[in-house]
Amino acid sequence: MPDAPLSLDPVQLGVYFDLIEVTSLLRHTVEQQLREAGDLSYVQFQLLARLGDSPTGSHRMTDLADGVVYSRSGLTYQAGLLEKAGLVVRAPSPDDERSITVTITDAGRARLADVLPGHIEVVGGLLFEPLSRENVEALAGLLAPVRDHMRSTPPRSAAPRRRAKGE
Amino acid sequence: MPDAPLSLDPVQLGVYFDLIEVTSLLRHTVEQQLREAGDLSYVQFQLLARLGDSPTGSHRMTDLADGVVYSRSGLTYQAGLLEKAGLVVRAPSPDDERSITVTITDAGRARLADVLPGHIEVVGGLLFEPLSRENVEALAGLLAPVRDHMRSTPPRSAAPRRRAKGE
DNA sequence: TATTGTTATACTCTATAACTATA
DNA sequence: TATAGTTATAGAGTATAACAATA
Repeated sequence: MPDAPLSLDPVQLGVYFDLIEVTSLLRHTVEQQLREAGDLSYVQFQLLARLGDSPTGSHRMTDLADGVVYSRSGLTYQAGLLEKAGLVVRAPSPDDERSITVTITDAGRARLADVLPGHIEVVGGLLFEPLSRENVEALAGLLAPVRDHMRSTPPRSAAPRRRAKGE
Repeated sequence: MPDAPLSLDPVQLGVYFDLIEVTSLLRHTVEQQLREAGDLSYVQFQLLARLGDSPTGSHRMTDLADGVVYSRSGLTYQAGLLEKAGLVVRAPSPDDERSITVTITDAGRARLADVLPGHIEVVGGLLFEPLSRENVEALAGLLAPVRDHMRSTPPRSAAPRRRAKGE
């Protein structure tokens, strides 16, 4: 049961540090670009992008929350901002009266279009410039299993202990 | 001059998305662990870890800021919190009277020791569990050039345009 | 004049808990 | 009873600009 390694070897440590450093820089740069080009936070961009990708341009609040935001109220807050800005619309779902369907507006798609070229430019120039096509494919092959593993791992790993009474 | 690609191919897009998803999940989980195990934010942990790694247990404020925090005032804020908690000490530098030397205390090292096992456990279980030794080495080889490239790339890539007048 | 660091301030974001309404 | 979403609220973090002090 090698579920909880007691240490990381130097190579693992290096990978972990590099991963954090690289994504921090990337994210920070991308956030600036999104803010300047379209007055969007990264989370807002992610939400818009998800809606824009959907065939219907819509998603339920709950579906949007998964993976983008970690609390319901956080999503309500962000959806409220997007709606106030006219980039999305919220309406009760037809089938389930409890649900809210969020739909991207034309203005939302336009904003996305405003922001995307610069976004691609930053990601391409910062992340992919030093990588060959083979490198990118290798990276894809390495990240996919990690991603799948994390998706299938409940957040329990965060708090393995301290779980005796009412929590 | 392939400096600003106009698009990302599907594999690149997948890598980018997976990278964001994986590190978001990892960071979120690690942040919970650090908060629960030692009442530390991730930034605070990074600062403590840097100081702990230093032979002298010290760094100048400016050196600490590089890579961990993106504004001077942010570092002052975090250093203030750490000092208030007794985990670091700030003192004027001997050589340069403008500089402040931050030093980790015994309590700081103890806090680090409190937190590290769980930290390693989370990172190992979440990031490295699905990766073989060869995988990790391959990943290291792919991330290193990206890291170096980002380090050597001034943040200019964030705002390529809009730079006519006084900004 | 440039650099180091602090302060004041304002703002964004996030999370918890209590609440409403529907399934 | 469980699920979907909102609200109120409080707290953590960040950044900008003005500032003081030293190089």
